[in-house]
Amino acid sequence: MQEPFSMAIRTRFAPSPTGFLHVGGARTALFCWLQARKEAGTFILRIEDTDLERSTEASVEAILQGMAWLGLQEDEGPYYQSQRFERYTEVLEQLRSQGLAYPCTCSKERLEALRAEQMAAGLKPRYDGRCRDREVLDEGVAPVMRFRNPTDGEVVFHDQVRGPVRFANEELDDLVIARPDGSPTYNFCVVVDDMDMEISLVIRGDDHINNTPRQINIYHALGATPPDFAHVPMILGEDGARLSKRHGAVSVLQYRELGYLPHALLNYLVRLGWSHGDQEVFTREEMIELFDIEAVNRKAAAFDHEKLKWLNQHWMKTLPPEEVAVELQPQLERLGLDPAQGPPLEDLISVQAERVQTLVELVEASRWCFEDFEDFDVGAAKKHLRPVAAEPLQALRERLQALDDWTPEALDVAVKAVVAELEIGFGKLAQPLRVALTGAGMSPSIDQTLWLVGKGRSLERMERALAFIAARAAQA
RNA sequence: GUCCCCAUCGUCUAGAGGCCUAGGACCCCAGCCUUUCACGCUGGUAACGGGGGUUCGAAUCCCCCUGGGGACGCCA
Repeated sequence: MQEPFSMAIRTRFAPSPTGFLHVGGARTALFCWLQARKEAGTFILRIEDTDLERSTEASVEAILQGMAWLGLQEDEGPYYQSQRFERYTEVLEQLRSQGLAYPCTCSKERLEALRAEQMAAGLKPRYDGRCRDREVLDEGVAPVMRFRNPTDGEVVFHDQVRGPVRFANEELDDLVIARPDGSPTYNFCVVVDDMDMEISLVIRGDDHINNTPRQINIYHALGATPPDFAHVPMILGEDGARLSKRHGAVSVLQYRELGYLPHALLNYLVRLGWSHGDQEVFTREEMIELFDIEAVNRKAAAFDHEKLKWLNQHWMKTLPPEEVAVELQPQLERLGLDPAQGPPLEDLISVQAERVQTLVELVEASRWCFEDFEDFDVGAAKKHLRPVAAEPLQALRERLQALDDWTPEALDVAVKAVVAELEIGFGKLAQPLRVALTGAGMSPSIDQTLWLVGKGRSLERMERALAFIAARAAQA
């Protein structure tokens, strides 16, 4: 429990670099970050790479990149457990000298057999403590170190999302805290680190809830006060099953590639398991102000891409275009278009954002702004590039040629003037023009389309469409 | 198998005994707007898993069942 005079909170996000940063981890990181920001505390990033076998440099990079992309900036770190082995060894010695840890030479085979036996007998598999008080250990076997867990009583703690939690020590066993080569294991390192780094609130996935009583016992053995805990529920796949590689994009960086805005993902994630009345849309500032870890649900939530898309569109429309452009530019390049060959990205975003849900869709719906199209869409050309369209197109082309003020407003006036002059319906000019400019029958409003294509290119493309109509007429 | 947790529309959620003929959002459907595509607007379909209690009264409290999830590593 927090003392009234205690210092500002310190939270940490502690991923293990055995893969990329997935959405579940990202949400945990977000919650840690938000709670720290909200209480003017400190957010710490720690890489849990004690398992040297499975940790990779590439994963560390991916996690750091993911965090950076989301804008979850740490105040301290990143710390690496692999660089703290000396400290763990020191604490290990301390425990051992106090008799709170002991060496164990039980073979993996024996342990496996024991487990199988217990399961068969309808019991919960636990270490039976054979080496706990043994004077003489087996020869020639490098021992692991086990923590001497209390055998009776119970561990009680108040979880900020789960409420009161209690575990009987009888359910626990003497866990391994160091491998035969002396390298420490997770449950031990976490405690030493959280203690040394003075973490005051541990926010993590609820798959760790069962580790908590063991860790609390280690805190006590070390004479330290455990931090507060908050175990947040997991995120499920769209089918309600546990999220895995099978459910499509799981890495945060894959969402970037799919064309999502980091803020849209954050907004989506913050609403998973947490809410503030009926509010769906949150700015960064609102999240910080309104978020409260104690208001988080206890129920696992399924990930819904449709809602993410809706939020993504919302933020593409809402965020300052310059900000969206930062994400759009690399997408254009990645998809083979040269940003220099098209309109200013801010202009493009301002007209296209409401027509697409991702940046990838935005790029695909805007190719005509950056490069000439090969052929007219057959259906659209057949329907709209007919002889009857020649006169309006020609009339507009002449008018536009003389137009210097190439703005949506002026273009709209020009188009309407031609329509009025020829006494035709707006669509009689707009649709053929649309096909002429983009090659297809779908695009933003016609004035905006002209605007984005630009004067030189618009005149060229109208000329091309006129030639197409003429050729077609000659053929008939 | 053992221990722990969870349970409101398809999905995310509001709801902390009467304000609930259960609200919002995404999705879906219909209409309006309209030069295409969209946006927007209006309306609609759709839920308290089941059974027992407690209470004048339960989505809200208790129990059982069912269903889902997690944990049980010399992984984190």
